[in-house]
Amino acid sequence: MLSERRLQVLRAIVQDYVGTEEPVGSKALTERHNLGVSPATVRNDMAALEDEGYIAQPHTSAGRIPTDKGYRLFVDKLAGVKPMTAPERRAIQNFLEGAVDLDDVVARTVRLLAQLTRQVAVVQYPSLTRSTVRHVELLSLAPARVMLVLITDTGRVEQRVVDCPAPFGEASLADLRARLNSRVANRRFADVPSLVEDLPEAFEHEDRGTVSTVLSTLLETLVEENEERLMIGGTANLTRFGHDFPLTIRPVLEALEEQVVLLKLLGEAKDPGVTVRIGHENAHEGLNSTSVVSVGYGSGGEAVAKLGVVGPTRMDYPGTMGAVRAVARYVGQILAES
Amino acid sequence: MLSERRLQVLRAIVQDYVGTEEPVGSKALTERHNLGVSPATVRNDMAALEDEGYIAQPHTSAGRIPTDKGYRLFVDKLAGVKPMTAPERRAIQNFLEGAVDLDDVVARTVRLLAQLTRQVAVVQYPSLTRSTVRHVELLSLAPARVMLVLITDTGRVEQRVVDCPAPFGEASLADLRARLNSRVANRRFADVPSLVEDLPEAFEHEDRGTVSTVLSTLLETLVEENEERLMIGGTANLTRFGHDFPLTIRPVLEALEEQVVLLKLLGEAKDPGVTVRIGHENAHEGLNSTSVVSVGYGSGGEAVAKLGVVGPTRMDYPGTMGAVRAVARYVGQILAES
DNA sequence: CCTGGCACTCTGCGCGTGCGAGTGCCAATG
DNA sequence: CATTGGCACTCGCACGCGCAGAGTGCCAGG
Repeated sequence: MLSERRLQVLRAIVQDYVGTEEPVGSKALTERHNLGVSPATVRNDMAALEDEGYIAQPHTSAGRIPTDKGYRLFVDKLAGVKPMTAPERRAIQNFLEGAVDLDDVVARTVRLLAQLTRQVAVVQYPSLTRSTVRHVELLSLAPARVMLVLITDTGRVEQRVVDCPAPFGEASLADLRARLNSRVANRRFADVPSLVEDLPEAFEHEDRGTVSTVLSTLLETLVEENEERLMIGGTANLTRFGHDFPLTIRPVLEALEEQVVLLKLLGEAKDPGVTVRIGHENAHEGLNSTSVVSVGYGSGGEAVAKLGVVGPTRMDYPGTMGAVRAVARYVGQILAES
Repeated sequence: MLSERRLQVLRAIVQDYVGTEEPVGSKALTERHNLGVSPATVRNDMAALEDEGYIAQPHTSAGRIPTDKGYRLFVDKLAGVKPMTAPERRAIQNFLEGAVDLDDVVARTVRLLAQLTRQVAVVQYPSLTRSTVRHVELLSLAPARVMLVLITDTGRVEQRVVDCPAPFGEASLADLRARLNSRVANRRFADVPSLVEDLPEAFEHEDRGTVSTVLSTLLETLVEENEERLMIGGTANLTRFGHDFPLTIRPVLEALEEQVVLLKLLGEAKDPGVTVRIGHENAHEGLNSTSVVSVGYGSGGEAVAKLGVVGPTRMDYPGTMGAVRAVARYVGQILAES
């Protein structure tokens, strides 16, 4: 186990490096933080920390920089989450409250996160799976063509056009609409399949095929998790930390465009609180030199989607975690209200 | 007026520079293109072209590179639009046909454009203004709360929650829904205001306030052009031409995040065909070293939105213009079908 | 009007050098 | 035994230099 002072040294190294973006040496450390010991002592501690793999030197005889393992220790033991100040919280709330619809909420959230953290923000649209159905609407586009519109409690709207095997009258359509809504309104998606299972039986034989088709389209829409979309913003911030690693910005941009990758990334974080994945802890190769700070958010107590930021491993973890947590909290509130 | 040969020299310079990304000298020119004259002659022509402002040298005694004015001349007079090959066209069509809804169409279009041109793709969602109404749906969320869902012929769905001044019964709601649809279905947005003007008069006095509120929300939704959204993709391609100008990638990313800027940019192009804006022709400063190739697309004959790409001024104009035009054409087809 | 020749001007690159920051080790000290 | 001051050592980096190469402008001759 590392001594208390060595942990302090590690903390100091992380903080300084995050601030200056330059390898930090023993002398500078003792000057900036009053550790009460001489540079030589710090050097010994640094050697020990390096042996343990918490820090490394870019080249022989240069300052030290934290390794992924070092950041991990820092995040887990040495740093808390820095809460937002009251004015900041008010600003967040004000900014989000101006949103007119779900798209706008997500867009504003992205902008906000990117601005607060000065990093790349990623916000997942509220997922369908844990939501409840607010309403199902059926519209007749043509005799054998129906548009299915699904409205969820998070304000999301999904629509599909269904080609029916046989013409379907207005009366039948109204009947189906009524029956469908009385069964599934305010029900959780997960419960819907069993609730509509026997619906076709209530209809005339000639309409059963169409009813089944509509129902299966509905179920498809419900489970279509890969349809989960997300919005990203603040990519210009990549250039801020890119000047050190101009090479790495490319794969990061590529990874960010692969929505599948990002969704998996966010999905992996099961922790109920703020999750931090540092450097090589990210499965995707392009993100090996970045850290991802994410957290779930939701309209009620339950998380229905994730949001977070992607930045250099050298980031202000306490501040970023605080911002992410605060934004998630307020977005949840906004969603609950609407 | 420039002689025929000088134009050829300019064309050769543009083509070589686009290919090699390096300033091109007189000797290399005569070797790669058989102009039938000696380097010295070409030098004289180059001097003339430089006097006219079509080309410039980065530093004294280096090769020449085209200026914005040079590219302009190239695009206007020297180069045509390079049509896509048949296999390419098939690939485009196949790729777009798999789309399930409007979001998917736009997302696929962005991906496609970015891949084809290896540049940043921008696709504007079909605008509401020129569309027609397919259906208006009203749902009662609470006694004094109505959700308004607007479905357009381009497959776009807009929804708004309306807080009513007074409780509104199911019967009145159904009445309003029916009257509204019979008046506005398949009508152009522009015509809607006058069509619904006198609708409140058909209702009981107590409901008129609510009807008016719903209608004004509908009209708001219709004209809300600033709500126009767009999707971008292929930003990773910025790094390809960024290594020359690592400084310029930042403002470009910033400009791309400002949706307002991009919308204005696309909106400015009034030409019915493919529009090219080169370098400083772009009003936005961050895009001064980029060119924007854009074109309108639409489900019918009319353009309802724009799409295009943003790339370095040093780009393959004929190829890019061909790709943009082809994609726009096929997207239009897909939209018309759905 | 075209062409070959010539002197000139840059940029980029490889190389050697000096400087400075930072390290590791060691012996001395409380 | 942890801490400290001292000291030699190691690199990376910025700087200056010279050189080659590519490209130009200009001029005189066809």
